[in-house]
This record gives sequence, C-alpha cells and structure tokens, in this order.
Amino acid sequence: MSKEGGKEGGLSRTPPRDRIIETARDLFRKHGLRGVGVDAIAEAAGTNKMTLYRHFGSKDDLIAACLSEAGKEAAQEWDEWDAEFPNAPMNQLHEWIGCAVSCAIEDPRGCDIANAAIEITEPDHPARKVIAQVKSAHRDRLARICRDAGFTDPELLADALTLLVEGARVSWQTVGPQGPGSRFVDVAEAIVAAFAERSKVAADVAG
Amino acid sequence: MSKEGGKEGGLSRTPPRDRIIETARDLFRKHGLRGVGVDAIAEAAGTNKMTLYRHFGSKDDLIAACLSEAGKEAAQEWDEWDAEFPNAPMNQLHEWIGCAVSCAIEDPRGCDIANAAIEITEPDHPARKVIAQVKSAHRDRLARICRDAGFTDPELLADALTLLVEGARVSWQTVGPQGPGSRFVDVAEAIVAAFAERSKVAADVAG
DNA sequence: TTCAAATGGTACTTACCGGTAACACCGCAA
DNA sequence: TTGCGGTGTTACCGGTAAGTACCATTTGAA
Repeated sequence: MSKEGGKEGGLSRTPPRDRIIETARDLFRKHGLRGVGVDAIAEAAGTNKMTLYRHFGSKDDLIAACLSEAGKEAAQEWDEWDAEFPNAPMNQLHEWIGCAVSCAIEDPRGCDIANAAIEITEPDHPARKVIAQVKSAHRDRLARICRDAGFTDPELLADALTLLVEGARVSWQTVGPQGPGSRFVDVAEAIVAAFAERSKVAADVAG
Repeated sequence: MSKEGGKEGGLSRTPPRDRIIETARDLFRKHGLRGVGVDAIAEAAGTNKMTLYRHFGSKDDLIAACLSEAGKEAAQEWDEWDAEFPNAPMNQLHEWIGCAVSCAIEDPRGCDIANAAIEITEPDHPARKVIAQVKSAHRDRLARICRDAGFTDPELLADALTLLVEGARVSWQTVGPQGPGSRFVDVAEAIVAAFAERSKVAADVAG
C-alpha cells in the first residue's frame, strides 16, 4: 500500500506539462487569452504557477504551445479522415464540411487559432508564427484534397471553402446559430457542386 | 482675443463625449478591448477618467457605444452607395465587394464588431445586443439588395457573401494578405455570377 | 543510501486596471 | 452677483495580473 502510494485523481497521473496545456486550452477557449491568468490555469491544472513557468517561460509561450497543440489535433483529424476514406477525396471533403457545423453545435466559440489571431495585437507575439503555420498547413491540405479530387483550380476552391468556414465560425459568435452560418453547408456544397460541374466540362474538353 | 479664448488643438472643440468615442474606437482597434485601459483612453482623448465615467457608466458601456457608432458608420456607407447608384443594386453589390478588400488593405485588423464578438466572452455583456443588431441589419440590407437585383433565393446569396467577407477579414489576420483572403473578390464575383446564371434560368422558366 | 532532478507551496514584487470620492475650475444664464 | 452644470485634477481603493525568490517535498535512478 505504502509503496503503491495511491494518487488522487487519475488525471494527475499525466505529467504536469500535459495537464497545463489541456487546462489552459479549455480556459483560454472559455474566457479568452487575456481573460484568464496563469495562476488560475495552474490551479485548475492541479499544479502551481512555478511548475508552469518552469515548462513555459512565459504566458505568451504557453499560448503558443496551446495553439500548436490545437494545430496538431486538427492535423490528426485530417489523418483520421484520410484513413477512413483512403483515396476518396470527395468523401473527405464532405466529411470536412459536415465537421465544421457539428463542431460549432457542440461549442459555438469558433476556432481557437482564429480567435487568438484576433485577440493578439502584438505583431511579434510568439503565437503569431504558430497561427500562420497552422492555418497555412490547413489551407494546403484542403487544396491537396481538392486537387486529388480532380477539380480545376483546386486552390481557388480550397480558398473559397476556407473563407466560408472561417466566416461561419465568426458569424456563429456574432448573431448565433440562426445567422448566415446556418446556411454554411448549403453554400459550401453548392460551391463544390459548381466547381465539380466546371471541372467536368474541363475534363470533357481535355479528353 | 481674450473673449475668443483660442482653444488648443482643434480636436478639443468637439465635445468630450465624441472625442472619447473616437479615441476609444481607435485604441480598441489597435490594442483590443482588453488591451487598453480607460485611463489611457481618457488621456488620449484629451480629457480624464472622471468625465469618461460621467458619460459612460462603465468601460463595457463605452465598448457598446463604440460598436454602436461603428454600426452607424457602416449604415452610412450603405446610404452613400444607395445615393451614388440609385436603383442599381448590382452596382451597389460590386461596390460592396470592392470595399471589403480596400478597407482590408488600409488596415488589416478586420471588423471591429466581429473582433469584439470574439473578444467578449461574457454572454450578458452590454455590447452583445449591439453586435447582434448591427450584424443582423447588415445581413438584411445585403439581402434586400440581392432581392432588388432579382436574384432567386437572395437570402442564400446574401448569407454566402456575408460568410465570405467575414472569413476574409479573419484570414487576413491569421495568414496575412497572401492567404485565402487574397481570392475574396474572385470567389465573391464567381458566386454572384453563378447565382445570376441560375436566376436567369429561373426567370426564363417563369416567363 | 545517496544524490539530483522535478515538483509543490508560499510569499513577494511590481505594475496595472476599473471605479469612486472629494474638490477646484470655468462658462453661462438668470 | 449668484448659482449651476459640465469639466478637470488628484488621490485613493480593492482587486488582479505576470513573473520571481526561496525552500520543502517527492521521485527515481545510480
């Protein structure tokens, strides 16, 4: 018994660094980056401010780490779709469109990365490069799927869909689920259909 | 001379309330709502914290007033287009599309209303109703133009364009002007063209 | 057992912020 | 002159924030 030394939670089995990032992501999402202090994060993570500062040199670095983690999670989601629908880019595209709304229904606070980009005003903030990198990677991956699906001008389609989903997530926060965001799936699928038609024409010409 | 009592700036001729709102809007836009204090606003406006609190009961009320003012400004812009292109909704639509990018080039910080919606996490913040009201009005006005232009399903087109412009303004803040936002005009005009085609077909069938 | 690294705990510094109190000033109208 | 509303000035309160110093505790490996 004394050797096992039964720990309390079960969450506290995970190393403090992971707990801090997980907790910080949750609190940042709920209250905004400037709306929560490092002390509250540390306490909610079941640790204290000192260990937080030993792992992350500053609050800004912690923010950057959180966004990087969010980016990793998003990439994993892409990987899962890739595994679920191998060599079926159209399926992956529809899955992506559907996921945007389902995620918004669960939690209307939008995209952590985009929210951070808006909340952070300092141009040299350490999170800025993370934001740009994650968003660019997302854009490239979406364009790759569009290219694999055989669309003509896949980059334009990817950009259009990117603008739509970013706009929908903002719209959900300004006017709620009854606003323009409610038509996101309709618009997105319509654009995909329009591009598909154009691509078919192009394919016919080429063939 | 002594009677005239030449005031200093010229800006200070305007009543303090107006100066405070103007200054606050500028600082909020630059540093975020939580990134600037009421003391800094008052000082930058050439007045002091007390007069600020006499005009606005709290910082949150000041924020709401600033957003309301921004909404008024946007409505005035619509009015100007309406006067410049009377009974020419398509011209107004193209003007609106072009304005979104030109505004973004001047200042990439996006839309004050949308930014506030993201930065404000309290659901009962006094600015929330202002945000919803202004954005809804914007949506309705855009839909009205689309309806006047004779599009079928004008609401869907208005929502699509709304999502696009909101997304573009976010994208400019995440990955800069080289990101998906750079294709905003292409995508928006393409969607308008696609809707116009569909509307023409519908008109033929109806006629 | 011993040592070192990681962690927890507490207190502290420095600074800011939202909001209020009290008082002085100035212009203007009665 | 008197009075008053709008304004300016200073000081203050309570709270919170980021970041650091210092020391006790635990843990795991040599």
